[in-house]
Amino acid sequence: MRAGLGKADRIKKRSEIMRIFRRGRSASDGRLRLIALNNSIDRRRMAVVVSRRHGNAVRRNRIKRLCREAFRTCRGDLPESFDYILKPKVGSELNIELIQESLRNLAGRIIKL
RNA sequence: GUCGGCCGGUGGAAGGUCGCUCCCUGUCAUUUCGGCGGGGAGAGGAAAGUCCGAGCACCACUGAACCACGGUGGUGGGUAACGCCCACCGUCCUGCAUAGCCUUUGGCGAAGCAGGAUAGGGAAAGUGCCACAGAAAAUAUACCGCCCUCCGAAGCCGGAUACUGCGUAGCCUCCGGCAAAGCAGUAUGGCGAAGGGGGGUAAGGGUGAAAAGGUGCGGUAAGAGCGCACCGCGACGAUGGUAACAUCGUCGGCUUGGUAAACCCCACCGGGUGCAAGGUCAAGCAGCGAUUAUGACGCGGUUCAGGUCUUAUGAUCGCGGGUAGGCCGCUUCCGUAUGGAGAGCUCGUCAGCGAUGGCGGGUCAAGACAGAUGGCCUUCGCCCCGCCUCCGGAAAGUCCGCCGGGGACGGGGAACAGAACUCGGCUUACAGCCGGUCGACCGGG
RNA sequence: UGGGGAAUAGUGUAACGGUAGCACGACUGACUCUGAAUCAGUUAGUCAAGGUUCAAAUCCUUGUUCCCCAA
Repeated sequence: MRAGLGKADRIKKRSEIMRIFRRGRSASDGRLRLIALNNSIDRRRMAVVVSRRHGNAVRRNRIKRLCREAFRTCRGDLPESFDYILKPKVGSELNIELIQESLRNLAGRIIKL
């Protein structure tokens, strides 16, 4: 499964995101906080939340792109039928490999709960 | 050549692969959404700040004007418009620098030249403020000072008179007395330091950011635009210029300091809110109406059936407003189309000092909505560092080394910053490179 | 995204354009055997840059940071 990350794979509605924040389970490490919730469709959907404290618009866009790319490339390793929200922490070093590693670890911890 | 200021330009390029958003299109499925393919397009000079000006939308008022509030402010032009831009004018600053002046290794410096800054209407319409210091901070005043005049203790002066004292020539009656001269004092008189009264003056004094036109000569009791010359100011006139304004001449003697980014006055401009504007479709809940079913109260003498009115509940249908949510606005517009329109972009040309405009050709160019334009890699170009090497120069017996230029290898770096309704500006941020201009320093001819 | 407001010692707040105060705090000293309280003294500030003005915390312009409103 090497397909892309289209509109159907992203969480678009505000109400859905608020539901995930309220009901979802979360886990975090030094650089990332992951919130996940079971959904009823056979997809792994995702969203990225980047606060203003990360910097100006260029820096925030850069973080979102890195997170999306990391999610796209390691999506097969994550549990199916879940919605994920990625929330990077302020001031942490980010690149693709680090985000992928954090994603795998945090998803495993969430599933064990 | 180096460094710095200002202005303008540029804001890496090509490719591979995996992805993202939109448009067109083929096919599959299909009420839609969509899956798999093909083609095309996809961030900036500031997209930023949201400081101005517009378009567009809704609301309010429906003429104009006035009032209130806010904004702008030299002149002319450009523009759809502007608080923007261009040119010019005035003022100020810096540098150079001539005439000239001075206390002459030097300093000051009118005119002039070059560069830069400029929110720059009105201060004789009115009000306010100008701390401290200072006599006085704005209808001038009069502290010190200068001058005139009056009084004036001490003192000085001169001569006349009067008186008193001393006093000598001389006279007598020579103990003694008288006494012209002369001397001294007092009174009347004059001058008059200190001080006081009245007046003139604003040259000088210290203070302050700022001191009542400036400098010089004359003038005067002392002074003063009191008079004169030059400069400054104001009024009038002439000339040049579209105008701001400039130059010249005549007159006024000159009374009016600064502050309007203090209130204010004058002229001009402005209705308000903003795409989360606004429009449209519309679940659910609530409401209303119709039909129908059931129940209850009442009605026509009683009972039953039926009818009717009111009411409750359920079902179905419909209605308007409209929440969640979707769509449009929204990617240049109109039109089926040839095409037309557009403050659109771009190239050329013409007009203009320039901003800009005319004409002609080409072109239509991102459109997301938890928010696309990205990840990894390769090559080239740019900059810096290290090392190796080549050429030239100075020097030298030679090498190392020094200066300038070129090449190869390795390592590192590349700013500020991301469209969100759309335009025109302004402001702010910005590595490196290129060009222009100005200044300082160094080197060569 | 659009609109509105604020910034003064470490903290909370005052101040006509004319010497930046007040309270709490911190520090030092005195008092005490020691501490607290009290007394005396010290410290430290106008968000940044530029302009207007003789003079700016105050007026004007630009920027920075923070807060509030509208979903």
